[in-house]
Amino acid sequence: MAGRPMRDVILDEATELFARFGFEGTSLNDIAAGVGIKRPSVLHYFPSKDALYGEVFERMLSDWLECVEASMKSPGRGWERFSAVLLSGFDLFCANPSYVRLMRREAIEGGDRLGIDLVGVVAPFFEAAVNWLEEEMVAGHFRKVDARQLLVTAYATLLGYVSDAPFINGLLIDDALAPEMLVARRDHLLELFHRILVADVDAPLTILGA
Amino acid sequence: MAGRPMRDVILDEATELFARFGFEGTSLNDIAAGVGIKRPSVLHYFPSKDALYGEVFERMLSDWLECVEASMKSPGRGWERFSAVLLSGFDLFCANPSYVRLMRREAIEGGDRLGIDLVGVVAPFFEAAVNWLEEEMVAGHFRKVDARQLLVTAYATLLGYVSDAPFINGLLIDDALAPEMLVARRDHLLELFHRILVADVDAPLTILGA
DNA sequence: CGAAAGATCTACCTACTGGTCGGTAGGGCG
DNA sequence: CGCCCTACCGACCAGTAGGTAGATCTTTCG
Repeated sequence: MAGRPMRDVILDEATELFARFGFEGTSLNDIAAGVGIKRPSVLHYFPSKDALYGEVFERMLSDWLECVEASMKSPGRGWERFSAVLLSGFDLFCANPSYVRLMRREAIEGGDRLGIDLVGVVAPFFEAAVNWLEEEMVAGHFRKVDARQLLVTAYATLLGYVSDAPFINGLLIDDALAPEMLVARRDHLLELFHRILVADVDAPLTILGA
Repeated sequence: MAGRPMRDVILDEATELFARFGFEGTSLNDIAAGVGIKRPSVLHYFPSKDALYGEVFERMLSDWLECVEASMKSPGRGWERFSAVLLSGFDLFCANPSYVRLMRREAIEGGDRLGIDLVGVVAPFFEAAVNWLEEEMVAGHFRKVDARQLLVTAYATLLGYVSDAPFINGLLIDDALAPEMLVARRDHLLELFHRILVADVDAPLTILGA
């Protein structure tokens, strides 16, 4: 029962509740009850609710950036590399739906809840991706598109499916986050971006890591 | 100053604040202050905060469904019709960013804040769209795709840009909701779905209503 | 004019929030 | 044994939430 440090247990519970109900919609009592202690004990590990939220958010951000950094180092060119990055992002999001909802809540509100400059952290990666896409386009590996717009689209499609899963559940037949549905979604996204970026209509679709 | 009924003024302010800060993040005092009255006066027009939110949400939903119904009656076939519906949805969302953020918040949380069965309302339209897409595919007007997945993608791309505009602002150069950026986004989405659904790589791209 | 109705306010209530204080149980260690 | 430290909790505090009661003012209508 006491396998992991209480501090981490609290962080996990807080992540889940903040993602589901938002910052204002989650009280320290809720978090405390979720891990079987009382509010003062939560405040024993974290100086304030703001600080707790800050740690939750920073942990999410570092996990996320770590994944992005790793996948951007992946070798290959053109479609091979694009699909690899897309897939690793997709996998990360599927494995951490709480992160996605947390991120989306922050994006909706502008992301300046704490001093965390969300845009400042993400922008370098965004710019690097823009540059790479444009290079690949002039090199003829990709069809020409507005690279920034395309990346915003990729962001929206990747996040949207996971963040809105509770809603999408009702529209699709099965649980949107069930394994087989995730595979279908993944293949669909690959197919879409392949059509968008690669001109050959009948070119074979390479799926990595299947 | 007193041009419109106070009831409607309150509804507008509540829509804006609920969209920006969420249900728990918005107090009746905030709403009252926003329209220059005190809290008891707000409760004079609406029996409770829940009731106020319910009316805000129902008004949004009916506006939205009205637009969808109208645009689904649009004539034409294949790409012509698809792009018309896409554009009318895009225009509605751009004109009502508060609706989009409100909708997205509800989608994140599963949409059962009140008894409103969000999925139940949307599902018929979704199914109709699925059927139409599949018919057009077998008729050869569209390339084959998983129609449900494609619609989810369209939903995510349309909503995402507007709901996350505060965040995207920082990634793009200009204000994401500025007129010229909206035009760019619109054209980008048309281009994308054209590439996805229409096989001819060099086919002319018809833009309606420009 | 006077009664009624509507809109708005101040004052108050209870419930709950984040946060602090003082204390207690228990384990390691001299 | 006494000492200290960590983990935890009950009780309390000030502030704010949603909501109610009652008074005041204005408008409308007979």
